[in-house]
Amino acid sequence: MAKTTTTRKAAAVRQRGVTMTDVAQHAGVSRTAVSFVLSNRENASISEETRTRINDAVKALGYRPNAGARALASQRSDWYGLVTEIVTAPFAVDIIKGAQDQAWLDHRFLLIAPSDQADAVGPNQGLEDAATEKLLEQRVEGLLYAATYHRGVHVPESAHEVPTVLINCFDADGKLPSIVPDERGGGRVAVDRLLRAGHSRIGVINLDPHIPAAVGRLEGAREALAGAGLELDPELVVSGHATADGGYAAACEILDRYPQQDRPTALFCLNDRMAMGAYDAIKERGLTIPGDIAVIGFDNQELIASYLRPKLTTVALPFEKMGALGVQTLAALTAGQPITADQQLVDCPLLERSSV
Amino acid sequence: MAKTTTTRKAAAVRQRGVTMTDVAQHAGVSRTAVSFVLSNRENASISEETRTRINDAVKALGYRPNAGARALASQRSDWYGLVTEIVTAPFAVDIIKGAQDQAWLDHRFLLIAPSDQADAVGPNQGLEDAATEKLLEQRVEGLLYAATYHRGVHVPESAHEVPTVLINCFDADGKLPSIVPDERGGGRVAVDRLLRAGHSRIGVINLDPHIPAAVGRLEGAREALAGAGLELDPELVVSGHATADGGYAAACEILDRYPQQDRPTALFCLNDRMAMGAYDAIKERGLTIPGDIAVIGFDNQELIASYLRPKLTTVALPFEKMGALGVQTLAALTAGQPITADQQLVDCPLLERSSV
DNA sequence: CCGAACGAAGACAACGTTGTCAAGAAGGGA
DNA sequence: TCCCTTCTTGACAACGTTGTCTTCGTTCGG
Repeated sequence: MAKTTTTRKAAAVRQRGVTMTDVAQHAGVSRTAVSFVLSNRENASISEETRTRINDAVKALGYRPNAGARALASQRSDWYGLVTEIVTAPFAVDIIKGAQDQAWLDHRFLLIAPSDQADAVGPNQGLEDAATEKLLEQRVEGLLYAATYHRGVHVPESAHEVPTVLINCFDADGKLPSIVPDERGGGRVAVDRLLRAGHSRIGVINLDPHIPAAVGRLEGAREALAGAGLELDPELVVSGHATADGGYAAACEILDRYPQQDRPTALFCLNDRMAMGAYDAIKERGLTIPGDIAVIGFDNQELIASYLRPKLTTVALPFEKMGALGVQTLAALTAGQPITADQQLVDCPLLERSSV
Repeated sequence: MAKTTTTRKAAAVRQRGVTMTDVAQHAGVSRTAVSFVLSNRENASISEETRTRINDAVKALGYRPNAGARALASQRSDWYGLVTEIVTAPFAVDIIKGAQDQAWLDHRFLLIAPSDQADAVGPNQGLEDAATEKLLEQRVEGLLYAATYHRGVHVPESAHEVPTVLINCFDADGKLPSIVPDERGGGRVAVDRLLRAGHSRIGVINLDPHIPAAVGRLEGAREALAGAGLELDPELVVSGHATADGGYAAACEILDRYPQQDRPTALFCLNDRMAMGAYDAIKERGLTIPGDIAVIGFDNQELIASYLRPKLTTVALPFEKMGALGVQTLAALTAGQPITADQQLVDCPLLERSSV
């Protein structure tokens, strides 16, 4: 044993690594005791004195438990893997923030691995597979997949080996639990707001009509109108590119199509970038916001919404919350709890600013 | 040995873990051979046949090396730690992207840990310390610190235990290598562009004059003007809040102060958000961009710069490049190479759009 | 004064690798 | 036939923990 100790010490000198054995020695107790104290085990009985002696030794030596060794021995890593294209296309960064914060609270580490912006069925999943594989090599206890925009995705085969949760996207094969924004609720809230402000003739600047966001938000708009006994006039729905230019073009089309008295008094833009374009179209025509035309957006892209003049009233995508909820759901899964729902919807809250 | 094998197998059944021993058995070779092949060691001589047999077995069994065990045994984790407030305040996300991509290329993992937005000397470093500590527990081989905006920072004591590189910030104590944007070069490039377009009376909308970005960019502007035999008129430099409102106010002040013939024909806004406000001030006065007044920004905030109408010509902050360079520098350091420079400057390129 | 009950020590096997080494088997050339 | 490569093996000690068990002093209540 004396020999072992010497070897260890030599290693410590070489590598600057303080081990539990060192702590035990310094405190004059057994390794077992140290392990018990450090991992705070319940069934063990350790006197207060020994406990403080050990803690002092830990501080004195600057001991830092080796997470890898702990993982190896205890067969649990406390690591989750997050594979996401968000790093590549940083639109929904707040998902990462939410997940990261929640993981931190739960004393877990998030290993973030990049994936390319894959389309739903695309063959371009090289990076995604590789990322998943790498994460599994690290023995993560669960996986999260996060997308920049709400859509169906295909997840690599190997993801099924551990608990997996999808964030801001859903499993095209319908096998994995997912967290997505409540687009319909968001659309309802937006149009409700306009109705409350007295508008009844509302133009809609639509996204690509096939994506889940467009479908949901439009459906919500319809519901809100129905609640007020109104119907959505298909003529007032114009689709365009999801950019400022697209919004500008669409807004021009709606605004120029009718004589003043028939012109919609409010525009529901299905995203903030398009709202940005709509602003320009409105201002160009000498109209004021919200005096002549009220505008409401969607997405709450801070840089746009709160820097536009007047500041844009919009519906927020609950990225941060979805990230946090994803981690929570994953934690529940890894703890062996059954899934509560296949698809959890998260509220899209209205952010009142000055454009309505 | 037979006994050991049995135990292992039982464990494998329980835990679904395929180990090197399993692979060796399946391929009918020794563990040693498998280890040699998988870690691609040089001094070993393995016949082509054995090699393929082993690789086949790996695939057949779906063997995945256990990264933690490897790290433990080989004393290297292939992990770098990145502690950053960017996750919290996602302005400079591209630093993460650059670092992430580079790390991926180098077959290394980036552990990202959050820190709060700490001021230069603030006492608010609780999270930062904790993050650093956690990362060191994971036995990262080096640390990166990244800030959202260019400034001096204090790094936790324990960061000095491993190679450390600062990105978009610098060590207030001057001990650690750092990667920062070449603000002066950026300022020069911006004003040069305006000079080339024939402007000689240039207004400057300044940031808080004390931060490194303002100092550098202004210095660069001065150099460019000097190159054309001009001087920077201190009267034309107006400082404001680093927001659209601040930019609006500052632009109003400059535009309204002079009669038309003395009015500056170009504005150099030290960031894009202020340029956004300046746009409004200019348009409000019935002036056109770039016809009456040219505008150039700084930061290249995509959402603003490329969605403003006309699109904003601006100078880009090389976030992605800085991130990549940070990882490269760290790789050099961990490989034992000496540091080439205390502070590496990265070019800020001009992005031509339509506002000049 | 005896037997619990408690606090602690010590031993040992795992966890899945890496790394080193001595030694054996097969094959080739002289 | 013998030696010398070229492959390949088996053994063993690390790496730093966790986890389980047995053992052994103390101390305390009865």
